[in-house]
Amino acid sequence: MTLAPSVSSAREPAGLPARERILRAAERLFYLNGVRATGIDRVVAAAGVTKVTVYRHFPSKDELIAVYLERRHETWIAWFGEALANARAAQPSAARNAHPLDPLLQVARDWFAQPGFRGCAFANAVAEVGATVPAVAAIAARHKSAVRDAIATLLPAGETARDMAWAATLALDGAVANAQSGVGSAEASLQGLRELLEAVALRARARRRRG
Amino acid sequence: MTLAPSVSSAREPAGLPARERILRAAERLFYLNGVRATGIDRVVAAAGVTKVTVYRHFPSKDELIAVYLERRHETWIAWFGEALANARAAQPSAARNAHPLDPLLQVARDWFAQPGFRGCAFANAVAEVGATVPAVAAIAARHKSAVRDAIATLLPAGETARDMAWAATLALDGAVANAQSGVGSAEASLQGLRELLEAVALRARARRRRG
DNA sequence: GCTTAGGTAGACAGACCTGTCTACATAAAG
DNA sequence: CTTTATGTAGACAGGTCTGTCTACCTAAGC
Repeated sequence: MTLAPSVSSAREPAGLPARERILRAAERLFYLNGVRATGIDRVVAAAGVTKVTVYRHFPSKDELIAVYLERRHETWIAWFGEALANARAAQPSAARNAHPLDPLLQVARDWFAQPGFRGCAFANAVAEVGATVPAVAAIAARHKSAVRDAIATLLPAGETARDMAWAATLALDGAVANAQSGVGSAEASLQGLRELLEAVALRARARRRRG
Repeated sequence: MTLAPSVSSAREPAGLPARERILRAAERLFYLNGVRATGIDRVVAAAGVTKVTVYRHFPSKDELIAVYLERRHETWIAWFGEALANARAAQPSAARNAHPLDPLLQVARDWFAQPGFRGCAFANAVAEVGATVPAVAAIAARHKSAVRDAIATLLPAGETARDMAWAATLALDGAVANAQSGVGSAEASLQGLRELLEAVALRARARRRRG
């Protein structure tokens, strides 16, 4: 079995407290190489601390994974919400073909283009550890729900807004998974996502017209 | 780190040749617990052979993983194509609300309900080993392309059929990922998938009408 | 000044990983 | 009958994994 490929062996700056360095190193390595594929020793090396220090701050690796996901959830959702708001603000509302979910497409494009993009951290964690770490499944569910809520802010409040936001969340998930596995597929994923989002938005408009 | 949870320690029947038993055991364990999380020793035990026998048939674990994915791809696509065809044949074509992608929704429902469902084997493998095993990414791409082709058989051949099938593929991926991670989410995933598929189908009909 | 928290270094236990080794058994094919 | 393929059993090497251990250091708070 091929092991430990692109380890990204950078070190966290020494000025920060140890716990923060550990978490930053874990965030980078866990996301890039997977929570299971990344050993504690690698986190130790990247954080520039010792193993004792890690285990003084976190009782187990599972706990470290849980805290990593918690932080990732908060920072990612904050970024996502802001990016959506910015994209919507920049959207020329009079533009032809403008639909309420278009900002989501732009944000997805930005996300996929980020260096070191490797898909959804939560979906990856679930795929890696499955149901063996209950905390992982729990936070993944919470995360997905928060994504839906963020997307819902793009939509006019109404009876079907929740369903539409949920559908858009699934569409995003599919595009993310595809962009992750992909051979030259970032653009293709975005194309498919656009098709889905436009279709959903059009259908919603038709529904509203019918009343 | 919690290890080896639901190992499903059944044994393959002794009547079959060793290579077949190995592959069947690998198929079950790799899918259920992940390709990385499953050690060769576990495959050995489940297949009822010895390690020497495994390594006489497969030069390395990576190779075994590749063959596993190859087989899974073939059997899964065969099942999928047939299930789609059956669902379409059973579809009362005069039914109200019938749209060409509806069989896909039914097949997804069946798939999610299968015992031991744990998402898309290829997406999971990519999430686990990432780019470290190039064969994994390659076959995952091939698989996704085959899924799109199978879905395209539901659609009237036309200019946009390929795009629609691709969009439906992404929608399915999203629903699968969600059903996998999910706390009581199989039904919610299907609901979202239905919303997406209906929207895509409606838009296609509108396009056709416009000519 | 003394205690306590947080840090360092590195060895260690016990487990699991992949892959190889020796040595023997069986059965079909030439 | 002999070769070759395929199987068995189990030890082994060398590595990685999580988590614990001893022993020492430093700086802030009381």
